[in-house]
Parts: sequence; structure tokens; C-alpha cells
Amino acid sequence: MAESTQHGEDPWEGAAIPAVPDRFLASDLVDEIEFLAARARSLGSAHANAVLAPLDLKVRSYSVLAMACSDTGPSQRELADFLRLDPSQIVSLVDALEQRGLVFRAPDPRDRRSKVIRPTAAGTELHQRAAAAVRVAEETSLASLDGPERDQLRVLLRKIAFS
Amino acid sequence: MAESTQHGEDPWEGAAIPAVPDRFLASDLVDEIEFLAARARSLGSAHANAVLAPLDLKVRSYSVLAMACSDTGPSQRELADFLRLDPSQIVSLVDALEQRGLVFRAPDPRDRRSKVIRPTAAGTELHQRAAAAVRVAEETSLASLDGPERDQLRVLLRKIAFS
DNA sequence: CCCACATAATTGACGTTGTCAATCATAATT
DNA sequence: AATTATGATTGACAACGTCAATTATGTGGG
Repeated sequence: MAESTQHGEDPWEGAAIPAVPDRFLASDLVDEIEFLAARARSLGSAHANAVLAPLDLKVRSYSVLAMACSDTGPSQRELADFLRLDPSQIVSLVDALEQRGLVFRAPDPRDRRSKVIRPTAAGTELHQRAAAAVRVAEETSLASLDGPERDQLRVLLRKIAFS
Repeated sequence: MAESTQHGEDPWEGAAIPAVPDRFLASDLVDEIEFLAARARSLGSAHANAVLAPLDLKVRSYSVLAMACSDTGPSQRELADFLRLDPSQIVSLVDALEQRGLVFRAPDPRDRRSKVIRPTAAGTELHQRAAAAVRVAEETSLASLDGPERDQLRVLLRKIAFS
């Protein structure tokens, strides 16, 4: 053994995040929200997917499960709009969750075309563990922000996400 | 004719953004940065891609072009790290831009393995128009934020994007 | 100097995601 | 009743993400 200072493989969970050369931090791109959001989200969803992997979930499937576990009784069309996914993607996500016994398609009494996605007991239970995992990932992603800053960010994102 | 009030096809540019039912705004998901960021970014990049489409660019290719046009002389590896893309994706992006005569691969005197991406005159010119278009898209995406809020958002995103 | 190992660019494979058109069942409108 | 609109579904295809292998070059230890 004794492979101390060598670093061919980082003996660490997750992928090492390469540092950014200082000269890049002065480029015009770092003033563009579009770019900053893309990079921030790439980092964030990498963390989230990592903590969700042990539960066999990704951010996508987690979002669907979370909505199913909310008391809002979302239809698939509503999920598509809310999560900004194509209806066909919702079909496969719900299919996968349904096959795992986490959610089921309940009939909508108002509209027989529509199906309301509801959680099973197992789904509710898994969601609780997943939500805890996501909170951990969020903690990691937002490590550089203090409490008030995180609240600020939430408020600002909510505004542009639901404008 | 006379299909005035009918709305099979929205006579409007871009895709209409479906409204979100109020009851969803109380779900747990809207407190999670991960979700808010995903939705905000989905909206934002849709806008950005729309304004870039006439220039035959997407946010991806625009980012590479923008970095090429900065005075930072980025190598492909550095672009991969900075933009958080796989090196192989940078290859195709640069290939496409190079074939259009917008950038070229310059040799790196320090390291003959490495190639520095630089803009052509046409690349510089297109970048200026593209940057203006992106500013327009940003204006649209951030319409619900005032000036100080936009600055706040930039600062917060910069922190988490380069932590 | 030589050797072993690390790194930059590239290619190719392969699974995942995004987008679209078509279909069927049911609603809504006229 | 007929027409039109909408929800779910399927299938096709392009775009994207990820990984392994290859080639050329750099780097550090003997």
C-alpha cells in the first residue's frame, strides 16, 4: 500500500470538481445569469443525483414522487406543465414509479381522460427518506451561502420560476 | 376563416407558458432550490435558445464562442471544466464552430497537446450580435426582478457556481 | 537518458433526455 | 350529432451525457 501522496484516483465520494482558472472569472460569461444558472444547476443536480442514487431515484423521478406525495393530487398533464417536461416523459417516469409500487394512477372523477398520481405507502415512505437526502444535497450545494442568503435565493428563484 | 377567438395555434412567438395551479405553489417542492433552479433554468434557456436560433446558435455553442471571444485564450480542457461539459462534447462544439469559420484551434506554445480556441473576425462579429440577443433573453427571463434583485441573484449564483 | 505514468484531444459506443407527430378515449362546443 | 379540443400513450428521432480506448505529448524518478 502506502500510496499516500499519489492521486490517480481520488479516494473520495462523488467526482472531484476542477478549479476554475482565475482569469476566467473576469470573462463576460460570468455576468450572464444564463451561464451562472447553468453551472450552478449542473453542480446542484450532480449532488442531488448522487444522494438519490442509493434510493434508485434521480431528481426527475424524485420530483414526480414528491408531487404525488403532496396533497395536491396532480394529473399527468399538470405534472408536465409544473415540472416543464413533455407529457410523454411523465408517462415513462410514472410507469417506472408505478412498477416499483411507489405510486399509482387514480381515476379522476371529473375527467375520465385524466389520471391523478397518488403515492402508495411505500412511495410515501421512500419520499420521506428521499426528501431528507435532498436536503443534505442542498446543504452541500449551498455551502457557500449563509441562511439569509439561501432564503434570498429561494425568493428570487421563486419569482422567476413562476412569473 | 374567421377563427378569431379560437386558439388551436397560438399566434405568438415562442411557446406559451402554461400557468401553474395555485395549489401547487404550496407543495414542498417549491421550497427546494433544486427544483426552483431546474424550472427557472428551463424557462431561461428556452428564451435564450429562442433568441439565439436565428443566429444558428444554442446556449452551448454560444458559451464556447463567448469564451473564445474573451481574451482568456481557453484550451479545450479548460472549456470542459468551466462549462462543465465532457471534453468530447467540447470537441464537437468546436468542430461545428470551426466549420462555420467562427473559431479556430490555435497551437499552445507551452503544451503541444493543448489547443487554444480563438475567434475569427466572423466569430467576433457574430458573438457581439449573439451577446446582444442573450441580453434581450435575460431581460425577458428576469422580467419579474428589479435591478437590485438581479444583481443579488447574480452574486448568489456566482457564489455557488464557483464555490 | 530512459521509463513509467499523467494529461489533452479525439473517436466511438451506448444509454438518457428532449421534441414531435400520431393515436385513442373522452370533454367541450356548436 | 358533429366538430373541435384535450389527456394519456406510443413510437421515432435528434440532442445530450457518460465512458472507454487511442494517440500524442508532457513530467518526474531512477
